[in-house]
Amino acid sequence: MSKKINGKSWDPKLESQIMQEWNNDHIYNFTPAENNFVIDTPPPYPSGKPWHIGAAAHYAQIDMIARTARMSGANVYFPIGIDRNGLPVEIYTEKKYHIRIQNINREEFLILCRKSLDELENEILHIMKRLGISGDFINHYRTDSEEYRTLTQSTFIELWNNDCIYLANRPNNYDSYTKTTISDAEITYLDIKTKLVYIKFNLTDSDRTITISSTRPELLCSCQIIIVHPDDKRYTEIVGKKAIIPIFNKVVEICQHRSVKMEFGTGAVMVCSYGDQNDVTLFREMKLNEIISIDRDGKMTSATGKYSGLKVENARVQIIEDLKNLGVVEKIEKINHNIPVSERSKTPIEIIPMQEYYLKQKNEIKKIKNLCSKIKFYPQTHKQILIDWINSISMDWPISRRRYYGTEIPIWHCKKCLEPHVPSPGKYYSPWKDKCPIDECFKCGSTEFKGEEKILDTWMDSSISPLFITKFGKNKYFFKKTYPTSIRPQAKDIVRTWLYYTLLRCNQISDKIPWSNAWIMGHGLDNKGLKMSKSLKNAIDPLPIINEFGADAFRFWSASIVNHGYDFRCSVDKIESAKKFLSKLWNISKFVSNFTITKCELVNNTDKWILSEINKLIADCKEGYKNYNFYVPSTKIREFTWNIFASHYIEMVKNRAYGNGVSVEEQNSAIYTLHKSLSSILLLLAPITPFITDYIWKKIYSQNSIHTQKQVEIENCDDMTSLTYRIMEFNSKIWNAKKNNKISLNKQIEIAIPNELDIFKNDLLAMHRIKQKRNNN
RNA sequence: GGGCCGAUGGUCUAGCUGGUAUGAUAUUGCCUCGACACGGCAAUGAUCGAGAGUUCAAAUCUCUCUCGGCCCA
Repeated sequence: MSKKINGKSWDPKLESQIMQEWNNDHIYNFTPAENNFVIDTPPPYPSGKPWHIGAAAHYAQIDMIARTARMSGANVYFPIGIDRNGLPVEIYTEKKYHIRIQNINREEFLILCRKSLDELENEILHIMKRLGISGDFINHYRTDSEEYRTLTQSTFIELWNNDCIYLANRPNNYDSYTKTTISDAEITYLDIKTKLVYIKFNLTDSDRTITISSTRPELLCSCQIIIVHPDDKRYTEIVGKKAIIPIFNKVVEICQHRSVKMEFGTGAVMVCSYGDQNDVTLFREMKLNEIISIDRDGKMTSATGKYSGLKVENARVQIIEDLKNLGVVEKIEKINHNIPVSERSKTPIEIIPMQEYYLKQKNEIKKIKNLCSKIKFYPQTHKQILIDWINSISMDWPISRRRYYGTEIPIWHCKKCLEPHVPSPGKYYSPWKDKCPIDECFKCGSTEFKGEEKILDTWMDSSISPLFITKFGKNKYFFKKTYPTSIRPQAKDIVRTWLYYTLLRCNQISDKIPWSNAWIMGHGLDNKGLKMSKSLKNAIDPLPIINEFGADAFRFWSASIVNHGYDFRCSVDKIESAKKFLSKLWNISKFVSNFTITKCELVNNTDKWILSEINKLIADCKEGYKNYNFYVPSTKIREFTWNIFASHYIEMVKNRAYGNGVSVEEQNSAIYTLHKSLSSILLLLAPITPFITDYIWKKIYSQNSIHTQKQVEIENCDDMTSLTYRIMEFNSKIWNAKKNNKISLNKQIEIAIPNELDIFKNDLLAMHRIKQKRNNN
């Protein structure tokens, strides 16, 4: 008898050594064969430090999917990628190097972005490896690589040629100071003192008037409709009537809309193109014709007549004067108004239409809905997020951005007739600096071109990850074997973006769904229940925690903290308790490893009982693994291992395993069952805690890694699980009795064994040192 | 403004095809019993957000409301 497991508890320091063994043995390598299982791993976005603890937990669980599939006999392809395009890294880089995108050479800026990305990427990859992720780190991809961006451009060119992409003027947030469109993320709000002007409009067919209140009277000429709240009794009678706009003498209708705040001003609002985002929504919703009154320099357009060329502020002063002279200004109130301004220049945002590229999606909605019905969601309920989103799509997807760090739009415009030209696919193009590969304009014959300066929305890149990882357009055999992929694991909050766009794009290109399963995880919350984010500064760095408690403790915590699909709170206490369970498992293994494995007949009922409990555990875990819901196996295993196997079974068979006063057959039966139980627990736990299970497995059972094993299956045996509660109850009764009578646990006690537990009599007698009393029942 | 999700012992969670509740953690007490004090045994602690309804019976189904979170605009 020699101890195979030493040390008081599980030491996370062993993890790096185990990882080294996995690397040396290449146990996670992939070459396409049959029975492939392809994971469309989400490429994380390195936008700042630290990488969220929630994201780390997310990847830990994706790895559990890979390991579950591997142990079920699948040939697993688990690519690792990093998403590196887009706005967040530009903002990060500007802050880090104290530069502004307008004041720096485009080429230099791109180099600095790349440098920032490399540093952030290293941190993420380090954490992923440290977590024991069994993905392909050697061939890890980047969405800003020439290869990836070439694929993005090729798909753009194909879609452009198929008339799926077009150029159009649509309203955008615009900062007239820095002269750029900006995203909603770059808008802040300032409380500014402004004038709320009450303007009287005459009605066309009655003597009544309607008074609207507005902070933007200079947009009067762009007014296309007046709205009031449906519940507002003051206006019920005139809804549907027409009003005349002062100065411009144009007729507009009075309508009802729920977005009006009745208590603000007069409760009657003019809808103009465009005063704010609500105007944009209303114009789209009601299909109104836009009249643009402000240009890109922040001056009034010719549509405003006599105000043309004036700056917005001056036009406002002037028009108020004119309205006063007409006698239609009822009053002017000074109010504090929360207005959207550019985060950088603090200039009030104007919403003006600009030319952008759009990808058609409205005409595909029916088709996408149909595809959606072919995808199985885990959990099922989250499918609703996608369905709701698809139902709410009201416009095509604007895919161009006036930024630098992204895939360049492969278009050259003819300088003479402005006709756009796309090059042939398969090469990477930077039109803002490259010479146009097309000799002459096919429309007017001119030979002069201007390269497009805009870049593509990041989602244009990330939405083709299933095509990229399966080597679409590069390796026909590989693509055929691996596409469509098996599963898309991702977080809940990007169902509307990443999941939807991938479905749309991959289907446009491949005419197939990119995956048949979508696995949706909740996101990490702080201990107050708020989503972790950089702006709230509540993100926890996972690395110190992983280093302290170990990757397995972190992984077990992630699996057992909350049911799959729900948001989870991050607290160090819980990770610590996961670590305690691993120590329990360690000590159980240490005990079991005292005994040399035997193969023998099961001659004892206690052994038969625990094996039927093991069967139940296997069935429960299997159900959880089938749904990639790791909450189920992790909590079931912990519950069984700690509260049934260790507390009751081991205590019951200890004496027999040591061979105290029993036959060799009886002893061997116990030893066999201890090992059978432990090895089952290890196998069941392997996808969740790969380090400790592999370590113990190799110490006791095999030289081959546990991660090359097949998962355990249920074996035929009598179901004795109905006795479990009786056993636990009886043991508890004796522990209580000894305690109440102040008898030490290893002292004798006189007590009757209930009839139904008679089949376990010998083990129970030895366990509690029972001096048998006649059974009264 | 629209949508989705949640609300269960101090804290966190399970249960939600109906029969008064799972486990963890915290707190308290006792304990070296040949794996484990990162342990063992036990104790305390929830009328399951509020209200109404369906039912013999509701945390679980229906409706209304309140609060919180997330996504979109």
